[in-house]
Amino acid sequence: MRNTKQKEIVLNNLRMLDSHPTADELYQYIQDEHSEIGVATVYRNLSKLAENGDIKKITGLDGSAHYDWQLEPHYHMVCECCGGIHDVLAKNIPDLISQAEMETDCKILSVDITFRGLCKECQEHLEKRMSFMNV
Amino acid sequence: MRNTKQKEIVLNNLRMLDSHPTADELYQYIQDEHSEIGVATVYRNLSKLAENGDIKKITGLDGSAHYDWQLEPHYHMVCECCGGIHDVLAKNIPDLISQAEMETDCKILSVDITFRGLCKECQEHLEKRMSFMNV
DNA sequence: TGTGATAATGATAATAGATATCAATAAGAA
DNA sequence: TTCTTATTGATATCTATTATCATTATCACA
Repeated sequence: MRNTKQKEIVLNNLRMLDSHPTADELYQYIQDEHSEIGVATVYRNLSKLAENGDIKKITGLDGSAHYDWQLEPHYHMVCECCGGIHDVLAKNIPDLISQAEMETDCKILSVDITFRGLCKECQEHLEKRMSFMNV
Repeated sequence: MRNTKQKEIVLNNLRMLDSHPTADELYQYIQDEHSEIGVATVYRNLSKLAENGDIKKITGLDGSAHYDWQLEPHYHMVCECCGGIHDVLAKNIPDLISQAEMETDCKILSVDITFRGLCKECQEHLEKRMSFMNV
Protein backbone atom coordinates (compact mmCIF):
# COMPACT_ATOMS: atom_id res chain seq x y z
CA MET A 1 0.00 0.00 0.00
CA ARG A 2 1.66 3.18 -1.21
CA ASN A 3 1.27 6.45 0.60
CA THR A 4 -0.53 8.94 -1.59
CA LYS A 5 -1.74 12.41 -0.75
CA GLN A 6 -5.29 11.23 -1.49
CA LYS A 7 -5.05 8.47 1.09
CA GLU A 8 -3.81 10.93 3.65
CA ILE A 9 -6.64 13.34 2.89
CA VAL A 10 -9.22 10.56 3.22
CA LEU A 11 -7.80 9.42 6.54
CA ASN A 12 -7.36 12.93 7.94
CA ASN A 13 -10.87 13.95 7.00
CA LEU A 14 -12.37 10.80 8.45
CA ARG A 15 -10.53 11.60 11.69
CA MET A 16 -12.22 14.99 11.78
CA LEU A 17 -15.64 13.38 11.99
CA ASP A 18 -17.22 11.48 14.84
CA SER A 19 -20.32 10.79 12.77
CA HIS A 20 -19.21 7.42 11.36
CA PRO A 21 -19.82 8.56 7.78
CA THR A 22 -20.45 6.40 4.72
CA ALA A 23 -17.94 6.56 1.88
CA ASP A 24 -20.21 8.90 -0.02
CA GLU A 25 -20.80 11.19 2.96
CA LEU A 26 -17.05 11.45 3.48
CA TYR A 27 -16.60 12.11 -0.24
CA GLN A 28 -19.09 14.99 -0.07
CA TYR A 29 -17.31 16.37 2.98
CA ILE A 30 -13.91 16.19 1.31
CA GLN A 31 -15.24 17.89 -1.84
CA ASP A 32 -15.33 21.28 -0.10
CA GLU A 33 -11.57 21.42 0.25
CA HIS A 34 -10.45 18.94 -2.37
CA SER A 35 -12.79 18.85 -5.34
CA GLU A 36 -10.08 17.13 -7.36
CA ILE A 37 -10.50 13.84 -5.51
CA GLY A 38 -12.77 11.31 -7.21
CA VAL A 39 -15.47 9.21 -5.56
CA ALA A 40 -13.81 5.94 -6.48
CA THR A 41 -10.64 7.06 -4.73
CA VAL A 42 -12.53 7.65 -1.50
CA TYR A 43 -14.30 4.29 -1.72
CA ARG A 44 -11.04 2.52 -2.58
CA ASN A 45 -9.00 4.11 0.17
CA LEU A 46 -11.62 3.47 2.83
CA SER A 47 -11.80 -0.20 1.80
CA LYS A 48 -8.06 -0.61 1.84
CA LEU A 49 -7.56 1.25 5.09
CA ALA A 50 -10.21 -0.94 6.71
CA GLU A 51 -8.67 -4.09 5.24
CA ASN A 52 -5.36 -2.92 6.59
CA GLY A 53 -6.76 -2.31 10.06
CA ASP A 54 -6.12 1.44 10.01
CA ILE A 55 -9.82 2.17 10.36
CA LYS A 56 -12.95 0.14 11.11
CA LYS A 57 -15.86 -0.64 8.84
CA ILE A 58 -19.26 -0.80 10.46
CA THR A 59 -22.72 -1.60 9.15
CA GLY A 60 -25.58 0.87 9.34
CA LEU A 61 -29.30 0.20 9.72
CA ASP A 62 -29.83 -0.34 6.01
CA GLY A 63 -26.70 -2.43 5.55
CA SER A 64 -24.65 0.46 4.19
CA ALA A 65 -20.95 0.67 5.05
CA HIS A 66 -19.89 3.31 7.54
CA TYR A 67 -16.35 4.06 8.65
CA ASP A 68 -14.86 4.72 12.05
CA TRP A 69 -11.37 6.03 12.66
CA GLN A 70 -11.43 5.06 16.35
CA LEU A 71 -9.43 1.88 16.89
CA GLU A 72 -9.75 1.49 20.66
CA PRO A 73 -12.08 -1.40 21.44
CA HIS A 74 -15.62 -0.06 21.59
CA TYR A 75 -19.05 -0.87 20.26
CA HIS A 76 -21.94 0.89 18.56
CA MET A 77 -25.52 1.82 19.11
CA VAL A 78 -27.60 2.38 16.00
CA CYS A 79 -30.66 4.56 16.47
CA GLU A 80 -33.67 2.96 14.81
CA CYS A 81 -35.28 6.38 14.53
CA CYS A 82 -32.58 8.59 12.97
CA GLY A 83 -30.14 5.92 11.81
CA GLY A 84 -27.33 7.65 13.69
CA ILE A 85 -24.43 5.59 14.99
CA HIS A 86 -23.19 6.30 18.49
CA ASP A 87 -20.24 4.95 20.41
CA VAL A 88 -20.57 2.66 23.40
CA LEU A 89 -17.43 2.20 25.44
CA ALA A 90 -18.69 -0.78 27.46
CA LYS A 91 -15.59 -1.18 29.55
CA ASN A 92 -16.84 -4.23 31.33
CA ILE A 93 -17.62 -6.45 28.40
CA PRO A 94 -16.24 -9.86 29.27
CA ASP A 95 -14.20 -12.14 27.11
CA LEU A 96 -16.87 -13.23 24.68
CA ILE A 97 -14.35 -14.47 22.17
CA SER A 98 -12.86 -17.25 24.25
CA GLN A 99 -16.35 -18.21 25.38
CA ALA A 100 -17.60 -18.51 21.81
CA GLU A 101 -14.46 -20.35 20.70
CA MET A 102 -14.96 -22.94 23.39
CA GLU A 103 -18.55 -23.42 22.33
CA THR A 104 -17.99 -23.64 18.58
CA ASP A 105 -15.11 -25.15 16.64
CA CYS A 106 -14.35 -21.81 15.06
CA LYS A 107 -11.20 -19.72 15.26
CA ILE A 108 -12.60 -16.36 16.25
CA LEU A 109 -10.69 -13.22 15.42
CA SER A 110 -13.03 -10.40 16.46
CA VAL A 111 -16.47 -9.50 17.79
CA ASP A 112 -18.81 -6.76 16.70
CA ILE A 113 -21.42 -5.73 19.18
CA THR A 114 -24.21 -3.52 17.87
CA PHE A 115 -26.94 -2.22 20.08
CA ARG A 116 -30.20 -1.02 18.55
CA GLY A 117 -32.58 1.41 20.12
CA LEU A 118 -33.34 5.09 20.47
CA CYS A 119 -30.70 7.74 21.01
CA LYS A 120 -31.25 10.51 23.57
CA GLU A 121 -32.37 13.06 20.96
CA CYS A 122 -34.94 10.78 19.38
CA GLN A 123 -36.30 9.81 22.80
CA GLU A 124 -36.80 13.50 23.58
CA HIS A 125 -38.51 14.21 20.27
CA LEU A 126 -40.77 11.25 20.85
CA GLU A 127 -41.65 12.40 24.37
CA LYS A 128 -42.41 15.89 23.11
CA ARG A 129 -44.68 14.55 20.38
CA MET A 130 -46.41 12.26 22.87
CA SER A 131 -47.10 15.13 25.27
CA PHE A 132 -48.67 17.16 22.42
CA MET A 133 -50.99 14.29 21.72
CA ASN A 134 -51.88 14.09 25.42
CA VAL A 135 -50.99 10.43 25.54
CA MET B 1 -50.52 -8.01 7.54
CA ARG B 2 -52.71 -10.39 5.58
CA ASN B 3 -51.99 -14.08 5.39
CA THR B 4 -51.23 -15.07 1.84
CA LYS B 5 -50.10 -18.41 0.50
CA GLN B 6 -46.92 -16.71 -0.77
CA LYS B 7 -46.06 -15.47 2.71
CA GLU B 8 -46.56 -18.96 4.08
CA ILE B 9 -44.37 -20.48 1.37
CA VAL B 10 -41.61 -17.94 2.06
CA LEU B 11 -41.70 -18.63 5.79
CA ASN B 12 -41.95 -22.41 5.46
CA ASN B 13 -39.07 -22.57 3.01
CA LEU B 14 -36.90 -20.33 5.16
CA ARG B 15 -37.57 -22.70 8.06
CA MET B 16 -36.26 -25.59 5.99
CA LEU B 17 -32.84 -23.96 5.73
CA ASP B 18 -30.23 -23.47 8.41
CA SER B 19 -27.98 -21.64 5.98
CA HIS B 20 -29.21 -18.10 6.77
CA PRO B 21 -29.96 -17.38 3.11
CA THR B 22 -30.23 -14.01 1.40
CA ALA B 23 -33.57 -13.04 -0.14
CA ASP B 24 -32.28 -14.02 -3.54
CA GLU B 25 -30.93 -17.37 -2.38
CA LEU B 26 -34.28 -18.18 -0.81
CA TYR B 27 -36.02 -17.07 -4.00
CA GLN B 28 -33.87 -19.47 -6.04
CA TYR B 29 -34.62 -22.25 -3.59
CA ILE B 30 -38.37 -21.61 -3.71
CA GLN B 31 -38.34 -21.55 -7.52
CA ASP B 32 -37.95 -25.34 -7.71
CA GLU B 33 -41.37 -25.95 -6.21
CA HIS B 34 -43.09 -22.63 -6.81
CA SER B 35 -41.89 -21.00 -9.99
CA GLU B 36 -44.97 -18.78 -9.92
CA ILE B 37 -43.66 -16.68 -7.03
CA GLY B 38 -41.89 -13.48 -8.03
CA VAL B 39 -38.63 -12.13 -6.64
CA ALA B 40 -40.21 -8.97 -5.28
CA THR B 41 -42.68 -11.05 -3.30
CA VAL B 42 -39.86 -12.91 -1.58
CA TYR B 43 -37.99 -9.69 -0.80
CA ARG B 44 -41.17 -8.01 0.43
CA ASN B 45 -42.29 -10.86 2.62
CA LEU B 46 -38.89 -11.32 4.21
CA SER B 47 -38.74 -7.60 5.01
CA LYS B 48 -42.19 -7.59 6.52
CA LEU B 49 -41.72 -10.77 8.48
CA ALA B 50 -38.47 -9.36 9.92
CA GLU B 51 -40.15 -6.05 10.70
CA ASN B 52 -42.90 -8.00 12.42
CA GLY B 53 -40.45 -10.04 14.48
CA ASP B 54 -41.39 -13.37 12.92
CA ILE B 55 -37.88 -13.85 11.59
CA LYS B 56 -34.52 -12.13 12.08
CA LYS B 57 -32.51 -10.12 9.59
CA ILE B 58 -28.75 -10.43 9.82
CA THR B 59 -25.91 -8.81 7.93
CA GLY B 60 -23.37 -10.82 5.98
CA LEU B 61 -19.71 -10.08 5.33
CA ASP B 62 -20.44 -7.84 2.37
CA GLY B 63 -23.35 -6.05 4.04
CA SER B 64 -25.97 -8.15 2.28
CA ALA B 65 -29.16 -9.06 4.18
CA HIS B 66 -29.53 -12.65 5.33
CA TYR B 67 -32.53 -14.13 7.10
CA ASP B 68 -32.80 -16.43 10.08
CA TRP B 69 -35.98 -18.18 11.16
CA GLN B 70 -34.56 -19.03 14.59
CA LEU B 71 -35.97 -16.64 17.20
CA GLU B 72 -34.36 -18.02 20.35
CA PRO B 73 -31.66 -15.62 21.52
CA HIS B 74 -28.41 -16.56 19.82
CA TYR B 75 -25.58 -14.92 17.96
CA HIS B 76 -23.63 -15.43 14.76
CA MET B 77 -20.16 -16.20 13.55
CA VAL B 78 -19.33 -15.08 10.03
CA CYS B 79 -16.48 -16.95 8.38
CA GLU B 80 -14.10 -14.51 6.73
CA CYS B 81 -12.98 -17.25 4.37
CA CYS B 82 -16.21 -18.74 3.00
CA GLY B 83 -18.67 -16.07 4.13
CA GLY B 84 -20.82 -18.70 5.82
CA ILE B 85 -22.91 -17.72 8.82
CA HIS B 86 -22.94 -20.10 11.79
CA ASP B 87 -24.92 -20.03 15.00
CA VAL B 88 -23.38 -19.34 18.38
CA LEU B 89 -25.58 -20.13 21.35
CA ALA B 90 -23.43 -18.32 23.93
CA LYS B 91 -25.56 -19.16 26.91
CA ASN B 92 -23.52 -17.17 29.33
CA ILE B 93 -23.62 -13.80 27.67
CA PRO B 94 -24.31 -11.30 30.42
CA ASP B 95 -26.77 -8.48 30.40
CA LEU B 96 -25.02 -6.18 27.99
CA ILE B 97 -28.14 -4.14 27.37
CA SER B 98 -28.59 -2.77 30.86
CA GLN B 99 -24.86 -2.15 31.03
CA ALA B 100 -24.87 -0.14 27.80
CA GLU B 101 -28.02 1.74 28.81
CA MET B 102 -26.40 2.83 32.04
CA GLU B 103 -23.37 4.02 30.15
CA THR B 104 -25.17 5.91 27.37
CA ASP B 105 -28.40 7.89 27.47
CA CYS B 106 -29.94 5.62 24.91
CA LYS B 107 -32.99 3.39 25.21
CA ILE B 108 -31.63 0.08 23.98
CA LEU B 109 -33.98 -2.46 22.51
CA SER B 110 -31.69 -5.24 21.28
CA VAL B 111 -28.09 -6.36 20.77
CA ASP B 112 -26.51 -8.08 17.82
CA ILE B 113 -23.31 -9.91 18.49
CA THR B 114 -21.35 -11.01 15.46
CA PHE B 115 -18.14 -12.95 15.73
CA ARG B 116 -15.73 -13.03 12.81
CA GLY B 117 -13.16 -15.68 12.17
CA LEU B 118 -12.65 -19.03 10.48
CA CYS B 119 -15.14 -21.87 10.63
CA LYS B 120 -13.97 -25.43 11.26
CA GLU B 121 -14.06 -26.39 7.56
CA CYS B 122 -12.00 -23.41 6.44
CA GLN B 123 -9.48 -24.02 9.21
CA GLU B 124 -9.04 -27.58 8.00
CA HIS B 125 -8.64 -26.54 4.36
CA LEU B 126 -6.09 -24.01 5.43
CA GLU B 127 -4.14 -26.54 7.48
CA LYS B 128 -4.15 -29.00 4.58
CA ARG B 129 -2.85 -26.36 2.21
CA MET B 130 -0.18 -25.33 4.71
CA SER B 131 1.03 -28.90 5.11
CA PHE B 132 1.34 -29.25 1.31
CA MET B 133 3.54 -26.22 1.28
CA ASN B 134 5.67 -27.69 4.07
CA VAL B 135 5.20 -24.63 6.20
C1' DT C 1 19.17 12.14 -8.29
C1' DG C 2 17.28 9.77 -12.13
C1' DT C 3 14.64 5.85 -13.84
C1' DG C 4 11.57 2.11 -14.38
C1' DA C 5 8.04 -0.98 -12.63
C1' DT C 6 3.73 -0.72 -11.07
C1' DA C 7 0.28 0.88 -7.65
C1' DA C 8 -2.96 4.52 -7.37
C1' DT C 9 -5.88 7.93 -9.46
C1' DG C 10 -10.11 10.06 -11.69
C1' DA C 11 -13.77 9.67 -14.89
C1' DT C 12 -17.15 6.87 -15.98
C1' DA C 13 -19.34 2.42 -17.25
C1' DA C 14 -21.12 -1.60 -15.19
C1' DT C 15 -23.01 -4.53 -11.57
C1' DA C 16 -26.03 -6.10 -8.08
C1' DG C 17 -29.02 -5.94 -4.28
C1' DA C 18 -32.99 -3.98 -3.25
C1' DT C 19 -37.09 -0.96 -3.88
C1' DA C 20 -40.86 1.46 -6.55
C1' DT C 21 -44.53 1.23 -9.89
C1' DC C 22 -48.79 -0.43 -11.43
C1' DA C 23 -52.49 -3.13 -13.16
C1' DA C 24 -54.49 -7.45 -11.70
C1' DT C 25 -55.69 -10.46 -7.97
C1' DA C 26 -57.01 -12.25 -3.55
C1' DA C 27 -57.85 -11.74 1.61
C1' DG C 28 -61.09 -11.08 4.88
C1' DA C 29 -64.45 -7.90 7.27
C1' DA C 30 -69.17 -6.74 7.04
C1' DT D 1 -71.66 -12.37 -1.48
C1' DT D 2 -69.66 -7.91 -1.87
C1' DC D 3 -66.50 -4.36 -1.17
C1' DT D 4 -62.24 -2.40 0.33
C1' DT D 5 -57.67 -2.61 0.07
C1' DA D 6 -53.35 -5.23 0.92
C1' DT D 7 -50.67 -8.21 -1.84
C1' DT D 8 -48.90 -10.03 -5.98
C1' DG D 9 -45.86 -10.57 -10.20
C1' DA D 10 -43.52 -8.39 -13.85
C1' DT D 11 -40.53 -5.12 -14.63
C1' DA D 12 -38.49 -0.49 -14.36
C1' DT D 13 -35.77 2.04 -11.39
C1' DC D 14 -32.62 3.32 -7.86
C1' DT D 15 -28.42 3.46 -5.42
C1' DA D 16 -24.26 1.91 -3.27
C1' DT D 17 -20.32 -0.03 -4.73
C1' DT D 18 -17.01 -2.08 -8.01
C1' DA D 19 -14.65 -2.63 -12.54
C1' DT D 20 -12.35 -0.59 -16.42
C1' DC D 21 -8.75 1.93 -18.37
C1' DA D 22 -5.76 5.47 -19.81
C1' DT D 23 -2.97 8.61 -17.15
C1' DT D 24 -0.17 9.87 -13.23
C1' DA D 25 2.54 9.41 -9.08
C1' DT D 26 5.17 6.62 -5.79
C1' DC D 27 9.23 4.59 -4.37
C1' DA D 28 12.84 0.83 -4.67
C1' DC D 29 16.97 0.55 -6.71
C1' DA D 30 20.77 1.91 -9.77
